[in-house]
Amino acid sequence: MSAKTPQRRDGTRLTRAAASRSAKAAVVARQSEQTDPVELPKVDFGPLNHYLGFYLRRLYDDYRKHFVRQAGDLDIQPREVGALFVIGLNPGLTPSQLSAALALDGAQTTAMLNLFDARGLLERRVSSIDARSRLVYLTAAGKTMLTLLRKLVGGFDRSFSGDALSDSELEQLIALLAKLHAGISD
Amino acid sequence: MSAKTPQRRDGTRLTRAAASRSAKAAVVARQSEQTDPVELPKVDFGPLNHYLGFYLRRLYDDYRKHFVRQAGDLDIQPREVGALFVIGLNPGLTPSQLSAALALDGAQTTAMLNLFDARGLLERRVSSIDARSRLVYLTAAGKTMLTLLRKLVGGFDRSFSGDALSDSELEQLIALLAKLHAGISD
DNA sequence: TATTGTTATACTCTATAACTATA
DNA sequence: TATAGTTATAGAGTATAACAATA
Repeated sequence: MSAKTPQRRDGTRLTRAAASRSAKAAVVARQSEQTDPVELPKVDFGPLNHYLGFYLRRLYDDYRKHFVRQAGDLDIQPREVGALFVIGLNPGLTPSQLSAALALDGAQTTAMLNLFDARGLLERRVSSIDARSRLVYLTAAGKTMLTLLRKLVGGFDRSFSGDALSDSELEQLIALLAKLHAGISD
Repeated sequence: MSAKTPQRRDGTRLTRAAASRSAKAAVVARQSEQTDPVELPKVDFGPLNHYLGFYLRRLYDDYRKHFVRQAGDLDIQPREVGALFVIGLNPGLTPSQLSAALALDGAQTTAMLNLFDARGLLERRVSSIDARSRLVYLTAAGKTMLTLLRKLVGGFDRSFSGDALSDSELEQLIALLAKLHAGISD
């Protein structure tokens, strides 16, 4: 075999972007020597069926799509809903505290606050205690938006699971997820 | 109230990038008139505590970080592990079938296949039945990688939950997630 | 010197449209 | 005309470093 390695001559790894570019001529235009497996009736997922991570990724992906489809006109992402709730429920919290609460880094938090700010949903005041700090408050428009979200988002969330789970199963699932979330450390 | 709207003069919505740029002068350098809320001891999450989507997002985020930290040297993402398992377990499947199995669009699937191809993990053969189709197979190197992943990934997945859940709780959680995943339609 | 918030940058992920080659 | 695969592009998410103002 030719054993063409994926390493580049300078020894660095191929980046994903570089791979996309360099793979242009990679499809071998050779006929398959063996009988083609006609229409796999069922794809085998093997051990993936027992991996927590597999379901977390697939379900969050489904959830995000469901949410965006439902929210449509509001032009808001799940993450942003969480942030608005936290800001609204904890008036005067700082960007640092918001970062910690939502597990975002400072840069992401700033970007999100800038977005809300540009939409007129919040304002940042300089702390009188520590002038490095900002205190974040919803504006009247922000409070209106939050009220609207409170009315809608619960329904979006509930309609995601639809009738795939019974009420008690859904309750049980959320309890287990909450316990896992609370117990994750590393 | 001045009611400065977030709409631009041309009526289009502010993009996230534009918001970031235009918010430069948005921080009002005004002292807070009220007493600063000293060190919120606990952030209130309100209804978020009962939203499935909140936990799915947070936990998947944690999971991804955990996985990348554990996988480190392998330079591989959770999504890519799933793809390698499916390709290895279903030799000769087409990119279309892979897209459907992993809920990716065609472009994403091609990009991922290009990456694996550049690393020498798989090959694409032209179908002898329909020359538009490609049949995807792991190379020897791909099979070696899959064997390695099979040994490691189960451990990564199990160590994520750590001792936050008992074995039976974890089993129960995975069963509920699987049921939800199977029952999601829209 | 250290911290808060911010900006800048780069890379990954996701979605869409356009292109090719086959059918 | 339609389909399988691919490419190109843009927007959104994520991570890191650098910077200004303040402590």
